[in-house]
Amino acid sequence: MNIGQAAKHSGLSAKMIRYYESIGLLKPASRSDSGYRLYSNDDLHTLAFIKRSRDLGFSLEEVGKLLTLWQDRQRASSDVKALARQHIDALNQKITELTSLRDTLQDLVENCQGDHRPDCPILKDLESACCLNRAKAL
Amino acid sequence: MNIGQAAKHSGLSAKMIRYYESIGLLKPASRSDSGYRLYSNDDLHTLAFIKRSRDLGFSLEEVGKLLTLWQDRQRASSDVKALARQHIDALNQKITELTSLRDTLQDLVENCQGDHRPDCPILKDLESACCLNRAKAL
DNA sequence: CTTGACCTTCCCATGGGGTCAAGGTCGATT
DNA sequence: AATCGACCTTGACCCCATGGGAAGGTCAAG
Repeated sequence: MNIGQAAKHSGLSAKMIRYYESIGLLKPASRSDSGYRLYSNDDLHTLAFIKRSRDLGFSLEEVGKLLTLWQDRQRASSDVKALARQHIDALNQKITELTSLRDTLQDLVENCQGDHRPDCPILKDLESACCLNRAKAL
Repeated sequence: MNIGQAAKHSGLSAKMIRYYESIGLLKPASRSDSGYRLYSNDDLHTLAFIKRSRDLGFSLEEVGKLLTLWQDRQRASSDVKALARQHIDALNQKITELTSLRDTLQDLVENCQGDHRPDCPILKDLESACCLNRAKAL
């Protein structure tokens, strides 16, 4: 199976598959006589694993670790759990930050009349460097 | 005032100030005889505006629009409000996505024993391309 | 034989910065 | 006057993860 088919089946782009190979996330694919990359069903399985991990928000570095754990029959599930927990923590932090930003903006929007008069509390807030106690999130 | 001082007062880095100038977000600063950038109190005000907008999560492109609106005395506050609303929507979408990912991972972690036996539902889930109905978030 | 779909490698771009290098300028001390 | 350290200048390259596109090779169908 050529890279285009592998891409379709895995949900990754051909570009990404080549990139993953180039950074060592994937072992170099076998090649046809003419130099085309060839993918087996096992390879497809690995590609799907990567796709799924990426969809769950793991970085490529984390995906690499997960792949190693996946391929290691002696892996301790606690390792995987730790990696997942770490990722959950990062997600939670991001969620907290974004929520705080949203709430601040929401406050500002609610105090903005939104008509055609130029008096706008949103700009007023952005303008006032003195009142940074509203949104310390970042 | 030189760029270092301006950076300290605004909370931006000198590097970022130069970058903002290079992409046209800021008007070119005036220069001393020796070529150093010079910043007035008005400039500081603008830098603080940018810092605050970035802290609220606006992209540089959005910051540019906000700056224009800020400097336009005839601006309609509805324009600003629309921009803020749009940003709130984007934040909400991101929050929803991240929350969904976190919940999926949380489920997986809760079903993982985390001991030293290699049987791990997290890897099982990542492995199974057939069961993509768990986390469709991305 | 030609067409068009596919493949290859290579380079460039994104955003929002960080880091480092080579050199110019400044104020203060020796 | 010389020197030192702190500051400034531009420029280049790094990160992540990916998209876009150029220039050229390969393949199967018409």
